[in-house]
Amino acid sequence: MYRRKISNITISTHKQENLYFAAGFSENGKLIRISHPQTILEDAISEISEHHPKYSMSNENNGIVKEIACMYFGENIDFDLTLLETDINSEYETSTIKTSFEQDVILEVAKIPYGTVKTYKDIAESINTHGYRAVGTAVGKNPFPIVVPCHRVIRSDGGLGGFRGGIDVKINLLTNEGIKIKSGKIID
DNA sequence: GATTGACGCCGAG
DNA sequence: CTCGGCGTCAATC
Repeated sequence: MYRRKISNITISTHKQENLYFAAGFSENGKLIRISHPQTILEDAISEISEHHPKYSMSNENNGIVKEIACMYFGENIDFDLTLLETDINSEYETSTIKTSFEQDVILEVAKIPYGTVKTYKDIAESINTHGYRAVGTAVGKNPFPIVVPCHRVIRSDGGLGGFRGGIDVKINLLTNEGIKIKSGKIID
């Protein structure tokens, strides 16, 4: 059904406070994937190269990666979302946004404001489905962690839910935004 | 088909 | 409080 498009990408990195961040950019300059913060540079790069084996390193987009790092540390940056490749019909591979359902979920999560949270159920209702679990699965495929704030999506019972980069990263992100957590639950 | 998810809800202990 | 069972739906085998 789908072919793996082998297009050249570039990877840019940034180090901040002993954490490495990496991001992949397609030939048209759009972001196609962001790594989670890693303590080892190679791990950050691998998160991108696993999905896009044909890559070369470049520093032309280091500034954008730096912005992402700042967002991780709690800065409320008005990131330019048009930089994200979210078009499922693009000639450039996005690798984990392949269906319109996944696209709907990612675009809905992208709207969650800084310092607030929504539940998987909220997201499901916004896109008119009862497939709560399917929403969770799609959120888990978010290729743009931090920028598309999947860390702001929690369970209806106040539980944190999961996070691909490790639950500790989700906790850090939320607390940096001023959200209070006590024994694994969000406090209203 | 059957299974598996970063889920949600309700009811029984 | 925890657990199990069922609802629900997209992706994957």
